[in-house]
Amino acid sequence: MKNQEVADLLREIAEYLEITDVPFKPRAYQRAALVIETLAEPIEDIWKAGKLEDIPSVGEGIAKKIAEYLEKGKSAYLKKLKKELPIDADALLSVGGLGPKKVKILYKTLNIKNIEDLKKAAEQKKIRNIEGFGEKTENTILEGITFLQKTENRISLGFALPLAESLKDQLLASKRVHTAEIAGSLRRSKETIGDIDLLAASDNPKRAVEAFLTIAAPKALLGKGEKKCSVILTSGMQVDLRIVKREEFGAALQYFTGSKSHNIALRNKAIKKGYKLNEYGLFKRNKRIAGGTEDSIYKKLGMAFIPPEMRENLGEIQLAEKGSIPPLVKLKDIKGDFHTHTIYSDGRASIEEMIKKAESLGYSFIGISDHFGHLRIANAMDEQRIKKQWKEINAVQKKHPKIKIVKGAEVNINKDGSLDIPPAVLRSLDYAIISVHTNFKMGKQEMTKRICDAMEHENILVLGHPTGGMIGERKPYEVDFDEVVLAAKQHNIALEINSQSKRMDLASPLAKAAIEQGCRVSINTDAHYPDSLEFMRFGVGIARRAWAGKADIINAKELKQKS
DNA sequence: GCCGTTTTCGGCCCGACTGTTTTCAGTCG
Ligand SMILES: Nc1nc2c(ncn2[C@H]2C[C@H](O)[C@@H](COP(=O)(O)OP(=O)(O)OP(=O)(O)O)O2)c(=O)[nH]1
Ligand SMILES: [Mg+2]
Ligand SMILES: [Mg+2]
Ligand SMILES: [Zn+2]
Repeated sequence: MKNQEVADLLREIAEYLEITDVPFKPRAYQRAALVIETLAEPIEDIWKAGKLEDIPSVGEGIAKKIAEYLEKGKSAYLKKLKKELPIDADALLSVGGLGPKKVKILYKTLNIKNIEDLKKAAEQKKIRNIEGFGEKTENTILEGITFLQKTENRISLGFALPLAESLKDQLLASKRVHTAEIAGSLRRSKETIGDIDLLAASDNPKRAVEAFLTIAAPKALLGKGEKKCSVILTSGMQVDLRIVKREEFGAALQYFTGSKSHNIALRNKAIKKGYKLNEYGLFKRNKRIAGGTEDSIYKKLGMAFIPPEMRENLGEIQLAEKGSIPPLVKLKDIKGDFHTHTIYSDGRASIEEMIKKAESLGYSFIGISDHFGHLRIANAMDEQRIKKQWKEINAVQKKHPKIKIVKGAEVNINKDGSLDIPPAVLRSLDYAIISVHTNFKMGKQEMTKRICDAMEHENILVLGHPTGGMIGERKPYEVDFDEVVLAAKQHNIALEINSQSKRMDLASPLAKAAIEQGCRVSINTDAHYPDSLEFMRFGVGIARRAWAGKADIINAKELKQKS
């Protein structure tokens, strides 16, 4: 899958165009890049099918560049741009405070081509003498260089959300704000998060900002005013706080939730209707006609309310205009969890501790799916141990009759597509989760065959963490996802949305594609501790981003009697 | 360079904060 590579190419082209003051084209390239990096289908396949121009925001010009890149592995157009402007645009632009205009001036006046040149010039105090620059700009640049490495680090929703909730709670507890909400990609439940965006309503923004700075105790202050404040925490995480009046809260929440492309599309709809939309409200001439709530804005634009998770400009605005936003699955719909571990393999809690937690969540069933087989690193069970586990499950079941405990196992898919479990044991389970834990580095075809062959076995309920990626640690393995979806459908196997913070696998683009193909999904936590069962909300967020309804999710319904 | 239930040409979201400016351009959300 070369989608990210192609998106990076288009972004780089956009950067050079922007620095050379070409109007509008940069945004066209950026829009195309954004769409392509969240596409479920491999761009190579779309190209081979001759369908590049079917991708929204890709037209003749960009399609040609993509085709050339996929064919030859390089782009003559980018090469030409780089020849005309021989600088490391990507690196220079990644310095905070440096944009295309400044980068151009630095190159024209001091021949600054890369970070090294930039650092040297700043240290020699040459930058402050350029017209339009000054001492402060020079210092900002030096500071920007020291913060460089941390910038592109996106972290998992599972790690960022608790942090954001804690900040929000402290802000509310300070009594310096009336209301506070988490906004941005966190509110949209995006699986990876660039920064924490907080919105607050207050009549005294100055005091609210002071309270925020006390709570955040940041290591760097990026900006501070009456309406917003941006900081970097000691952890390196950026936090943006936006403050508005109470009557503006809905409009501000709409703005700050994004996504950016959803906002732009919505604002264009407003323009077409003769209105203006910004973070303070929806305006007709200079009169505010909506803004107290998000709902009021969508309504006045002739749309149904759009759930935050859907706001990615992927057609949700058209659906909202038709009033056909689908009902999305909710956390409350979840009846149980099929993927959990106990001390019988690499979990850290007893069966009963996990069951008690599941009961407290109101579940009607819980599947215990400890590792089975030869997976040493996960302390996988052998036949003797799983039989002992079944006895214990039976005993715990008697003590906890209100929740149904199902006997599962997580089984490794061997390199050759066989399963690391004897057929007799597989048959005697209530269900199996199969997943790849070894030999990630295989060819795409080989991996596809491996997984599809594995799905031929009986008694498989779920394909676990279907892409094998670990956020910030390991890229997904190469696999033909369309084939996996087809095989899953054929064998009535659900694809997993694994809610572990490091995994978030499937992520929403693939989950959405799978559901569109009619494939069913199982949202699981893969909990190794009782409290980890609460990770379910992250998985539900991803499912909502995939436009999943209750009917698409196998654990959003009561257990069927096993046939 | 892309796009279109008023358009195949003429638009392309809108505002806060900063630094360097005597009135605003640049960068960022
Ligand atoms: N209208 C408009 N809104 C924007 C723009 N940039 C950002 N926003 C809004 C929508 C974003 O979701 C929100 C927060 O900005 P962020 O840069 O933090 O983006 P977001 O949180 O969506 O993604 P992230 O995970 O932080 O990279 O602000 C823009 O250029 N125009
Ligand atoms: Mg954000
Ligand atoms: Mg932000
Ligand atoms: Zn597991």
